Amino acid sequence: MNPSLFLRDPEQSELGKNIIKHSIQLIHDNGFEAFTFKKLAESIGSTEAGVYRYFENKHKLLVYIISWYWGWIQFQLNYQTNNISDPVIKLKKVITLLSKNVEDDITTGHVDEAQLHQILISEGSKAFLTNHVGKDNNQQFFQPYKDLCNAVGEIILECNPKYKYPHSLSSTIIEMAHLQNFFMNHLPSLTDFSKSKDESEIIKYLEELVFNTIRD
Amino acid sequence: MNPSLFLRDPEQSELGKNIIKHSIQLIHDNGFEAFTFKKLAESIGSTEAGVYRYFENKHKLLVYIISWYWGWIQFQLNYQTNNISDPVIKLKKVITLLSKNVEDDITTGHVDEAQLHQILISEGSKAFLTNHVGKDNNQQFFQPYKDLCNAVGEIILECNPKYKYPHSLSSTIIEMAHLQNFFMNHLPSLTDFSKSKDESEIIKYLEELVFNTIRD
DNA sequence: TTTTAAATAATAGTATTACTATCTTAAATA
DNA sequence: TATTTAAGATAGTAATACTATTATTTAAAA
Repeated sequence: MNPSLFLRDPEQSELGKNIIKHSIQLIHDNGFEAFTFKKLAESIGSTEAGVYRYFENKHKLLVYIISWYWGWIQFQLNYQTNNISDPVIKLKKVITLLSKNVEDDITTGHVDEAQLHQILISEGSKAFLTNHVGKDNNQQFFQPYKDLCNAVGEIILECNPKYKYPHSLSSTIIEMAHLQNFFMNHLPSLTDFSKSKDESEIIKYLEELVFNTIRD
Repeated sequence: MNPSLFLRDPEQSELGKNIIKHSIQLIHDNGFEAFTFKKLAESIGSTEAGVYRYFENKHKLLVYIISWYWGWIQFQLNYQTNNISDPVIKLKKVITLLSKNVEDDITTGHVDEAQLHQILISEGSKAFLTNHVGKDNNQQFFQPYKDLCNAVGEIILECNPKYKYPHSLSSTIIEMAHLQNFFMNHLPSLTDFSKSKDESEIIKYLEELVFNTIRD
């Protein structure tokens, strides 16, 4: 994790882990706009000043948990594709990994990945859609996202080395896996999945989109 | 315009038009987070209470100007495609209309469409990425966006009546036209257009994506 | 074991934000 | 001319996003 995201490493103390755990819970339940350090402190049983010792502001906390999520996805990606040689199967795995609703990974005690996935769908783009995106980017706040995008771009090039837009297609897959999920559940007429409300429909849509565009 | 978006119709008075004009300017210059009714009132030379007589809160004002934009785009779309019979050319026009940076339309005195287009790129998704998206949708706040999505979906079906995901592809085009533009300018490694920083590259990318996926 | 340093809790305070309320004046309308 | 309506001026409140200070606990170093 990028140390400029925090003042004190939340992984290194109980209070820190509680901050992460309850942040995820509260942002998941009420959205990022309604989330405040005061409510967070109350939920933990600590104080506002206590939270500020770990994170400068709530935006950096959001970027932190989002970076954590992309790091975890990157790990899942490496793990699930590491023994696969066929890049087409690899790319299908990627699409599924990004689109499917996640189950909580019990090996990470203080992080609920299922809730994190929901946060990414609803709040993920707020991490970079700010006036200070340039400064944040200079401080490498989005490195895990960019690494993932590069990794997926590599797989796309393995499928078709001549394809001209591997990074754009990669960011399209990542963003659309989330946005079509959001639309399906909240603005269904912007999708074709309103009846089933099933992520496997999103996977089919994205697979068709991706493999038709990268074939020769 | 949906009258539940405002308390008093801003089109019907000088103050109202000034609210719209200066909102667009301020949101464009400083982003939606930094935008407050107090700053807006100061910029107009009116008072905070004066602005509140037109809009309940800044979120509804954002949804208002975004709806205005989609209405204007819909008009441009109808105007530009009305005498074209070939749906493929129509769809190309749509992709260009959505992707190309807009010039100010002087016929609309108090609205700077070029700035509005930039606002859509950076702030557009914040209109619906909220906890109250369901309530807002029940009040038809997103109707102009949904109408546009439907219209584009119709053109997609004209190109290929058997294509299974016209609405999802339509929302993908609309969102990606904006997001790839944002990435190109602020997080270039998420795209393949970082060198040219030219929207016509985005158009080529989207055309390839769209026409490869809808062909039989 | 004692000293010392670091982390946390408790409390207070500030500027700004997002409103609501009221009162007066100016202008349009009946 | 009387009356409604919009706008301006001013005040006030609860919540937010912080900063600062002090006291207390905990843990590491001497």
